[in-house]
Amino acid sequence: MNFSISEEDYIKAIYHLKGDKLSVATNDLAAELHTRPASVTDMLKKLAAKKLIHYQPYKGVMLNTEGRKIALGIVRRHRLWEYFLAEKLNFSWNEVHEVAEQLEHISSKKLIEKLDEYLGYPKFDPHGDPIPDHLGRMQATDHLPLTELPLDTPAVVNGVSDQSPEMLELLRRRNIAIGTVLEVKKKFGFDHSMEIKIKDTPVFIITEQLAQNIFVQYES
Amino acid sequence: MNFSISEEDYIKAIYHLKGDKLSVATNDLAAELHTRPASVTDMLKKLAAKKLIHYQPYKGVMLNTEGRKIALGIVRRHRLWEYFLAEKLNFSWNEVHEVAEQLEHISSKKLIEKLDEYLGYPKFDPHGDPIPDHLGRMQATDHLPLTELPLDTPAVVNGVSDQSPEMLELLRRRNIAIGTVLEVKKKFGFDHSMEIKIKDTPVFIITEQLAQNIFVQYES
DNA sequence: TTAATATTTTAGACAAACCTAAAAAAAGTT
DNA sequence: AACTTTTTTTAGGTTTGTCTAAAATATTAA
Repeated sequence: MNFSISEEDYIKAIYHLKGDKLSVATNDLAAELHTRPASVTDMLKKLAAKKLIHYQPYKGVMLNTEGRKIALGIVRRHRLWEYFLAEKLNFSWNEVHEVAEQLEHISSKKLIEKLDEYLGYPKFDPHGDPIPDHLGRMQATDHLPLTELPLDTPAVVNGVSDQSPEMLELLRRRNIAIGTVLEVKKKFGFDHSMEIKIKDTPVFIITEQLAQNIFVQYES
Repeated sequence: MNFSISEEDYIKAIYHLKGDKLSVATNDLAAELHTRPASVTDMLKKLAAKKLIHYQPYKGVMLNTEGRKIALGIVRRHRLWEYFLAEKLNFSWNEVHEVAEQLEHISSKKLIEKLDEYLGYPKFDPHGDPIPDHLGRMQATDHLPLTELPLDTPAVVNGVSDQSPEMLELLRRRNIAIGTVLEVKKKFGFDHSMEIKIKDTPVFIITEQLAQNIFVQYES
């Protein structure tokens, strides 16, 4: 089976919005895809007819096994291309997402397998997100939000949840990237902002909002 | 200006079918694009409205300066991707075309410039066709059809005009590739087939039809 | 130069993916 | 529980790119 770009965009959006919720709301999909709720309903009916989702009117939507398989394929293509763009073409990590959005829709199986081989079967993309292998399996990651890291405990940045150019720009300015080792020196109760220390550089302050979107793991 | 995949396919087809003819016929476009003449007429009106072609009803179509610029951009993307697939991902030259048909529609200017740089600014794709540079300029090639090569004169294969998998398969079987040195030993008047000799291998026969689609240059 | 044939265009439809406005259902509030 | 607000769906349109069938134009042949 082959899917249109729109169908793939919906499947991917359902996959991403699902998280650990029970199901995804029509309105949330509309917001994510910059479209209208009525359009989402139309497409959900189509995807249900193709047996890729479990959909009951007014009750939200979730992927079924087949849909999840498709979603993982799209995610795999997206993240492999991101890796290619960053690693081979020297795109900076805040530029890769947009181009990968287009490349991910190219469906040649052979292309993706050859690309994967060429890249050396990478396990993570430039944002720290795991890349599904050709069977849809991916490395488990323990993503601790920076907000929950105890004080004075060195940890390694291993992911960011939001990939908007604005946020990635902000991280770049603070010299925070995947692999950066940092620790939290102080938390301010008033606005929940926190003081961050990166080795050999002066401390600086980040907002709670930013901290929530940075994931770390303890140094091993 | 940004163009749809369909629009780009039409522009590319007009570019390729034009050759040294005065204009391109509606029927020929329909055949090339696997669509119907009526659909072609519709699209020609649209492209004319966008000022990319010169089109007069019943009189055929040609690209104007702007259209030719767009076409060269598409050809550039196509051939760069072909080069990438063959050179980096180890696709064989008869597999690259189909995938490049999809990749060529990804429009990021930055992607193509970075790719070009990464590949080392190649001048020819795996089929021997010249790759336009970022200004649309390409290396002049003297493409002598094999049918016009004099007897017993060594020459280098520098291109093929038809890129159907069938033909490329045939060439592969005959060990003919870009760069192969060969000479014509004999021409048979009856069916215009010809006897070909590649150094250190036995002579073999090829049809006139195949010979017309193989281009060579004299050894330098 | 008229008739036959081939090519091209027009007219009217259709599917995919979107839209707005209104109706229906669910959730939240008093 | 009844009312209000929010969410979601339905109904009916629009645009893009396609189609078939019929009409118009151009080309070829007698």
